[in-house]
This record gives sequence, structure tokens and C-alpha cells, in this order.
Amino acid sequence: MFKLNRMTDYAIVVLGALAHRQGEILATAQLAELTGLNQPTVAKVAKTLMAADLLETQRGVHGGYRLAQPAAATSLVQIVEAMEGPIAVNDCVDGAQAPCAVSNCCFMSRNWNRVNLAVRNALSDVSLEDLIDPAQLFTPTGHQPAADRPVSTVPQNEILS
Amino acid sequence: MFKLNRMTDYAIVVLGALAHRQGEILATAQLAELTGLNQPTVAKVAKTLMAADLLETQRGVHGGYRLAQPAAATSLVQIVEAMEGPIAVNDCVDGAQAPCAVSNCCFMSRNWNRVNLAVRNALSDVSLEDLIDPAQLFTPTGHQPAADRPVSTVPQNEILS
DNA sequence: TTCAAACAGGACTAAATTGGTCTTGATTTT
DNA sequence: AAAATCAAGACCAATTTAGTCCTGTTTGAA
Repeated sequence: MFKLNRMTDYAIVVLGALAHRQGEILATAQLAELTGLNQPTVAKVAKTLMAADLLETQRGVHGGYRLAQPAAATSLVQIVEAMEGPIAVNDCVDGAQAPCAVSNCCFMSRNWNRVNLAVRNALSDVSLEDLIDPAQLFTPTGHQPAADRPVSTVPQNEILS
Repeated sequence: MFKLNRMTDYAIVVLGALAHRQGEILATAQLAELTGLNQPTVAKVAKTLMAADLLETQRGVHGGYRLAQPAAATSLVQIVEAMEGPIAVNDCVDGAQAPCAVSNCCFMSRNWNRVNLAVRNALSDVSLEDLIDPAQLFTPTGHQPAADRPVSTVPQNEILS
């Protein structure tokens, strides 16, 4: 558990593709080709990332998206919070807009904040630049768009080890 | 996001009630009364906690549940993993039973493991004992079982501050 | 011995969330 | 003016989660 949404996963891949071609403006169709995602999905992800100021847009014929800041300046916490909202293991912490669903909230608030902070710190320690190391990724031949669940065709052991 | 399931929230409350009456065997009906949850829900939570060896059971007429270990020895990470399975922000880490849903897995594995470890450490720093400080909680009068969404009636400011 | 209280282990349904697609409109370049 | 592209949001399908229920088994007491 504590799993990221699929959309966050997509966002990382899309941002990774853009980081790899830093400065270039890429249309959603190009991004779809590079990442193996469907174009509408890329568009949806890009819109969410736009709202968080992680992307810049250019509309019109040769429009598309580009990173709003250098890859080294974008941390995982920004990406995750852009896609999933503020980090909060339950409703009792930080913003605390909702009242406690059950009773554990009130007397646990301090501990929950500690947990949240640790998660945030871990995520902010990883930058987008850290993720695009193997440069051979994000080449169209390396991926094939699949109908419902695009899967990387890059051999795992080659990179992991 | 990164939010805990409702069931995990319930588990914490149930364990808190048991911790507060350490050693005593409480039936699900009693736990329901103490926590403001419905009895079937308490039963379900207890079964899950049993499977994780966090509770001991006594069957039969005067049966019920009791903590399997002292509250100080039970950490949040045990509770969370009991209810939600192993901590893994995505499928690329630790067990890694599933192949990468998208391509970010392979080259991010190291970073994801770092994040997971930080989350686990944060959760293991908080024990069940830390949670039952305000002893006046878990008195039947302090809660009223609600139909669908039991809400604590304890004034927040009194404890939080 | 019998009965009732309690847990064991699932199956099952309903609700909520998430993922993915589509449509209509605005903007920009050619 | 037309085509390519993003903007914004509605919408449906799939998945996950929450909650309930049913049929057993175990245990203590009458």
C-alpha cells in the first residue's frame, strides 16, 4: 500500500521524456509516441501538471509542452503533490479541512505530522534529473503503445542490476 | 494523497481501545461500543489484525480479543502493513511481484526504495503506546455509534492545542 | 448434554474512487 | 480561412474499498 496512482506514474514518464529533450516543445502526440501512452492520457496528465506550474504550454499549430523549470529543480514531491494533492496520510494533518473520520485524529495529530514530514523529505530528495539517467530511454523504438496497459519492453535486468 | 485506508484508521482505534485496557479480553461488541464502530466492522478489522499476529483471541462464550504484545512494542508500521500490505509506493520496489506498469520502474528502482524506507522508518518511530496518551478516550460516553460515519465527539481543541 | 455466546472464514453487494475517453471551444500559425 | 494544438470539463467503465451477512466451529454455563 501507500501506492502512487497510475496517473502519477504517467506524469513521471511524461516529465522524464520532456526532461530528456530539455527546452524542446513537444506536442501530446509526440509525447504519447515517446512514452508509449495514449495521446488523450498524455493530454490529461499534462493539464494536471500545467495547473501545478510544472509545465509551460504553447498553443496553436506548433504548440505543445515544455518543462517550466530545469529537471534538477523539480523534485518528486512536486510531481506527486501535483497529481495527488498534498501529502497527508489522513485528514487530521496539515490542512485538516475535514473533521476526523474516526476518533484517532485528535490525539494523533502530532504523530501523523511527523510521518507526513518524513514522506515529504524522502520525496524531495529525489529530483527529476535523477530519473533520466539511462538516456536510451524515451526513444520511440523502445516502447510500443499497447491498448490498455502499456508495458515497457526494456529488459529489466539490463538497467536494474 | 498517500492516504491510509479507512480500515487502517479503524484498526488504530480498535488497537487503541485494547491498549487502554491492557490484558483484558474484549469482545467485538464491547470494542464496538468503545470505539463507536459497528460490530461487524470491528470483527472484520480484528480478523485482519489476527492474521498479522497483532491480536490474540479467545473463542467461546466469554471470548474476545487482546493485544498480542505490549502497546509499546507495536509500531505503526506493523499496523499499517497488517491492514494494507507491505509498504510500496509502486510495484517496482521490494517484492516487485508485478512487472512495471509503465517504464519508470526500472531506472527508478533505487529511488523508490529510498522513499519506501523513509516511510517505513517514520511509521516505525511511532508506537501504539504513543497513541493512547489521553486516557479519557475510549469511554463509551465519549462516543456515539453513528449509522455510516462515526465521528468523535471529543472536542478537538481540548486535546490538540 | 444442550444451548447460547463468541470467533473463523468466506462470499457477497454497494459505494466510492480511479482511469480513460470524448466533446466542445479557444488559440496560433500558415 | 483552415488546420493543428491546447483548455476545460463531462462522462462512462473498471477497479478498489467498505460494509454486511451467512455458515461454520469453539467454549463455557445451565
